[in-house]
Amino acid sequence: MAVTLKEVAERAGVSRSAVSRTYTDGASVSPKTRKKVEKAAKELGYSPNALASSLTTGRTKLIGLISNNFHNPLFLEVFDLFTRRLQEKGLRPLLVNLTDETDPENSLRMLKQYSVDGVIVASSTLSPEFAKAFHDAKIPVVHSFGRFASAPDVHVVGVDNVECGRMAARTLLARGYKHIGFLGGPKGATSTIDRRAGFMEVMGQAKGIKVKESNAAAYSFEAGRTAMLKELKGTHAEAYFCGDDVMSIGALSAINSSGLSAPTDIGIIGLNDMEMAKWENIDLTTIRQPIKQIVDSSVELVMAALEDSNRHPEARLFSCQVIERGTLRPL
Amino acid sequence: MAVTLKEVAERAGVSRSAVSRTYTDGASVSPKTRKKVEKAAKELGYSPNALASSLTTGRTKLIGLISNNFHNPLFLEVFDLFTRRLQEKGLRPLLVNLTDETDPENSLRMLKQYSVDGVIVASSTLSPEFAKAFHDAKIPVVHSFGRFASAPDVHVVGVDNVECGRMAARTLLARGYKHIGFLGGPKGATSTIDRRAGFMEVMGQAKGIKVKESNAAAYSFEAGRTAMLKELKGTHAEAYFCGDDVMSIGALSAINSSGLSAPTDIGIIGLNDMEMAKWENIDLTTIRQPIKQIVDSSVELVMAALEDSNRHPEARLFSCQVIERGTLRPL
DNA sequence: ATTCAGATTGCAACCGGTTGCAAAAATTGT
DNA sequence: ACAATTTTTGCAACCGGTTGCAATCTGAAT
Repeated sequence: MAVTLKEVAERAGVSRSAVSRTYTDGASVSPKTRKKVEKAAKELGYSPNALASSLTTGRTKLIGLISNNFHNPLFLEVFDLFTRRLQEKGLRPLLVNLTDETDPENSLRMLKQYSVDGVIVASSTLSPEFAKAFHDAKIPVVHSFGRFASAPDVHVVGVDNVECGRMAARTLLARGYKHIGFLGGPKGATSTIDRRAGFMEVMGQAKGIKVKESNAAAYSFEAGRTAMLKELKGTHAEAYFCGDDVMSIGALSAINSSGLSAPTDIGIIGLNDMEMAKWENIDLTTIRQPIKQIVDSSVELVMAALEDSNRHPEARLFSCQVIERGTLRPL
Repeated sequence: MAVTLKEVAERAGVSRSAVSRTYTDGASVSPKTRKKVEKAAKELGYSPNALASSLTTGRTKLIGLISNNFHNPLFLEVFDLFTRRLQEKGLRPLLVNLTDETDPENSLRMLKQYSVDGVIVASSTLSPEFAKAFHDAKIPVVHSFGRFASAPDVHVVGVDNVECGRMAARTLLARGYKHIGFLGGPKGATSTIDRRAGFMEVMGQAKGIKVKESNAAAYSFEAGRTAMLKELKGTHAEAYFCGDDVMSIGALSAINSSGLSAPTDIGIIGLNDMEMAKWENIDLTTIRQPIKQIVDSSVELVMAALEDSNRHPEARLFSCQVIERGTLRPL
């Protein structure tokens, strides 16, 4: 169907190798033959078959981009950044949606079949074991938004969620709240566990503070709303650290529809600083995760791992920052 | 690096063909050899290289998924649906982000290099010519959310945007609004043009109605907000048909921050019915596009086009439906 | 035991490229 | 003009599979 190397070679009156070399940089071709080849290629509309060449070079430039966060608007930003960055680097994202797949086996098998050069797991809710499965299969892998460990099994790029928890706690304490709630994301997620740990650590050291905690079923609007509605049925705290921004927005919705409002009746601080957080009708105080840096660094790291597949697993952390908006009372 | 056919064949004590046939269905292999092969394969951890096989079969099962809508939350839903559906059908999405790429040439070349079996263009703002470039290159293509035409150049799946415009107009008229605004999406987009046409057609037939119109720069929150702020500076209409939901939310934000509210002071009707539209703190009256059906149908159509590449270009339309929520005054 | 159709198997060529190697051509120095 | 280098070129084997074909095997029927 498509034009092949051979046809171009014939038309240009050169050998197949000559054509091949024209399209591999670093190869030795005289300007004269290169011209001939390029002319013939243009006339025929030839473009080299990347997959065929991957057979011999062992590189497909395909990167598996795996995620299970297809209901969190933050991840649209994440996908945008990843796809652009990968494209800039000449890599192609093969997108894998893990939403209803718990077992790594399937994805592993399929990504092996497509001989991806590497894999980026973009999720804060997938277990570290998931990423490890790729590592064990000798596929370079980076877990973006994954859990920090000082000696990780796989490359990890993200933030120190424990520190984020502390930061949220300090922010709430500094504003004089005395009755404070931790409204976490799904219980099993490492991000939830770590944020809670940091949060409780700081709270434990504070005097005269009452702390309560609960969890939402997912990092989603609905889950955040449901969890907050439940809070509002009992005696609620004065302010909450919510699992993430989309949950926060759900919580805010619950607050408003109960006739209350933030920050007057209840304070909310989220996490992520997704685009929506700064929308005027949301105006969420939150902790910013530097997602662009995380993405760029992940891509850089996966590329480095391609070069040296024995590279020692590395954890890259970026610092977060409180973004003051309108859902906490002022200092 | 990876285990190959040959190694499995040697270990199982059979020919390479036998191994190959074990993994291609419809091929003739005795239960006995199949057993041997499967045993050897399991021991070695073999999985066939899909790309190598694509070389002879001419099918990669790779589908280019092209979009430029990485700032519209609706498209996270769209990507979710597409990736899942494609996976269910054994196809793999190669995601292409067109955000800062206007020229089809580059994407075309790269998708040719990866010999994708077909392409899905998911966008209502890309010009029909874009999709046509693939068609001209003999790559099966479906334009999802594209413009309806009775004799389209390429397969199109979507809604009748002209009818959506009419539907919005009728809805607003039925609620007794007399001064009505069309706050369209980007002027060049076919979706904007068509929705406007239908809208104006109905308005033109109504008596005693004052109509005004303007456009936002993009289907985005910011653009919607900015456009509405501008409206509010002059004499605004009583109700607006906004380009889409995310623009509507931007517009609502502008309305609120001007001390007004919907539907009391201004009515808003959006389009899409994305997940956020039903969030309690948004509660947007809108026109639902059946995106799941559009996605499923697109995948089905691209698969059909794979089978028969001479298939005549077809347009598939799905009907929309007004979803009553709280941003228009009641009937 | 023999025949014969149908199922199974291996050989070898091919898919569209890449690459080590040795021969051929171009360049350099004298 | 000639030898020594350096560059460019084509050959042929290979990457990891598939597939048409002819040979072999199987089992049922005679």
